[in-house]
Amino acid sequence: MKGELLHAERKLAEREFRITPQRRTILKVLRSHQNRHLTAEQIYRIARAQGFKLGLATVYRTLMDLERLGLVARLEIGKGPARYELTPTHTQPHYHLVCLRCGRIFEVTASIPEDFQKIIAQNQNFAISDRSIEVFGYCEACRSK
Amino acid sequence: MKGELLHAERKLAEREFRITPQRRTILKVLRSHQNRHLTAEQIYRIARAQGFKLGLATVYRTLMDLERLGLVARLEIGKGPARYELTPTHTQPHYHLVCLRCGRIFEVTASIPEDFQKIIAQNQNFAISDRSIEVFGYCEACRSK
DNA sequence: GTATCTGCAAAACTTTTGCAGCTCG
DNA sequence: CGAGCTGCAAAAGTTTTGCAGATAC
Repeated sequence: MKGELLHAERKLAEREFRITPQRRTILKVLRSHQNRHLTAEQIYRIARAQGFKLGLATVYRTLMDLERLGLVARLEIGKGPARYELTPTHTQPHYHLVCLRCGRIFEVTASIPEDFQKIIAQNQNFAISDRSIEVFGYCEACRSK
Repeated sequence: MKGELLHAERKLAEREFRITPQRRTILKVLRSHQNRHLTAEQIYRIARAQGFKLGLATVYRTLMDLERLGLVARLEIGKGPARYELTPTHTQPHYHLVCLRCGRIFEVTASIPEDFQKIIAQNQNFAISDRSIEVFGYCEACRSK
């Protein structure tokens, strides 16, 4: 097991969370699937497939903690279970293009236009977070049918 | 009961759906709460409180049908049950500002900037639907605490 | 040593489905 | 009349919780 503590681990330690093998494992799985938007169940399966022992409830509990710390974002996309992604360390907001047909999520990392931000900020005095923006529509594959 | 058939009812009839009292009721509740983003359960309770008889399963089934017809949009916001809104007849895409703290949804009806649309369209050859775009952040009330 | 964490199983919730009977057109 | 719709209750699927034992610090 690695000795070094990465960003997320440091943040956990700072807030008096314990660095357990289970939590390390979950972070590791998330790190090795940066663009996959995994469900809790998938994280659980991947971890077990790699020989780590942990329970599904622990995955849910850990994801909840990580979300509160701002290390993980929870995405509710269409039906079925929620999906989770590691929030990049030096993140700029990014877009999620969600296909209403196939449910796949495409990432666009482009900064958000100035005038767009103004509209939002002025209209309700609303502060955009560093989370993603979700745009719904139809992907190329689904449209060409 | 009204004799006239409104937009939604006409659309249902066109597609060989039957106009039943239950479906009328559900549409009526949605119409009288245009900006409220109701859950299936809430629709069910409101309808019953007004003296209409119907089952929760019917509400779910009807909402599913209405969604397929494009008359209703299903919103997954944070935890808990999904929420539904009537899609305006002559709609332009609108924004939903979702507060990550209190979960409230604020509407912004402003057209989507040109350059924004271009970024999306070009990047993945993705076609934005007439559904809303969801932006996450913190509302005024929650920030002033 | 002890407050925190974990696994398991049960509970809680939301949504879907099977089926017998009812109703719209 | 007949295809489609409804209500009920049961099932399915996802997430949370209680608790006894284990563990990080």
